Amino acid sequence: MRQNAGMLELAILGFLYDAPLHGYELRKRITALAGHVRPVAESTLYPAIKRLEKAELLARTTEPGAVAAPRHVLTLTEEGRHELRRRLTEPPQRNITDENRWFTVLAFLRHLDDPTAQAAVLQRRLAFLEEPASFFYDGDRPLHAEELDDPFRRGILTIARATTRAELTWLRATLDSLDS
Amino acid sequence: MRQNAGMLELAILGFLYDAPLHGYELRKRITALAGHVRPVAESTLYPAIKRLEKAELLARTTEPGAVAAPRHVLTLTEEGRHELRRRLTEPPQRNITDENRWFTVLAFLRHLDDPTAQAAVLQRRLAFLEEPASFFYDGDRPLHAEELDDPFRRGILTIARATTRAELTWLRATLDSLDS
DNA sequence: TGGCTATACATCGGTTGCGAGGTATCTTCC
DNA sequence: GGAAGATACCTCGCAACCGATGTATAGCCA
Repeated sequence: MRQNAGMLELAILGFLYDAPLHGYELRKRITALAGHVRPVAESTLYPAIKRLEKAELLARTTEPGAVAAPRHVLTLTEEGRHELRRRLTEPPQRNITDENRWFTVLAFLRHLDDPTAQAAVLQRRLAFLEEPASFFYDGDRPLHAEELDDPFRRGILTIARATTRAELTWLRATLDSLDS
Repeated sequence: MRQNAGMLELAILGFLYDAPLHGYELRKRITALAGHVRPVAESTLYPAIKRLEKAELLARTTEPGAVAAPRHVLTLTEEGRHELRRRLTEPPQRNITDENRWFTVLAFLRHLDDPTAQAAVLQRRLAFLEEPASFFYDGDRPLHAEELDDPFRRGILTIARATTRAELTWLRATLDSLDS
């Protein structure tokens, strides 16, 4: 199984974990989840479904369409359910560091029923956020917003810092409550 | 010219706008800018450089390496300089809505010397952020963090809201100061 | 009747992205 | 002298992504 699978596959597996859906409905859910930030083209979704079907992570049954054309109802196989849990338990580093991907992980993390496993994933994000990092450097020294003349670059740092702060607060609180 | 060019090309054009650089140095700068979130593989960078060279947006001259192998110093052509300004003036919607891409736009927005053009780009981001949007819906109604049982999904909304708030504050302040 | 919108799925061709691997030079340290 | 690590560039093959386009059904409105 590829290590660096896209977040689209993760979202498909995640939504189908709850209930079987047909592709069109799946697309609406994915669009609601991430569409305003990063839309999903149909020409990306349907091939992704085919990939997962070919890998036997999901199965397809045809039903007469409720409104129009016939639907292909997609159901996760036992292997597919296991694969989602695996991808959530051991996300590739990119799914930890890239906020878009990380949000997709978070959206389905509840499907891991072991709070320890959930906490381990949050810990990886925590470790990433606690690493000192900037977007701009003077040699090796990370620059602070106040040191920049460029108002736009200052904006990047200001926004990133607010995000990091809010997320650290939430992460620590959530880790605490998972602990108990 | 493609409308939906990647942010990698934008970063290359942006860094070279300031000064000619060789590929290896370019890679370090891009890694500093976005690498902790989304690393750049060399196998992505070098082909991207070739694409831009082929499109005559940059030119290459070979210099003996300062430390090791010979360097290919990359310089933007006049067309390349124009193309960067064009991409910054009229970014595709995806570069407005996707935070990773948006940050790349912001990182080089100072290269537009017309404050009105800069403000127009910020306005598009402002309009996007002011649209009511959630990640989760009950029918058409966007759900608030407090309405969710899932602590992880609640986290998504909490973090996103903090980011949006910080960015709105910064956007409005910056638009004000561009106005004067 | 004709046009619009929504439902529902799909392919084609082209671009982008990336892991794995390769080549070569120079410095540093053991 | 030899290995390690940084500098510096590159290709191959595959996977992912996406815009354009196509096919069909059904409801609604003018």
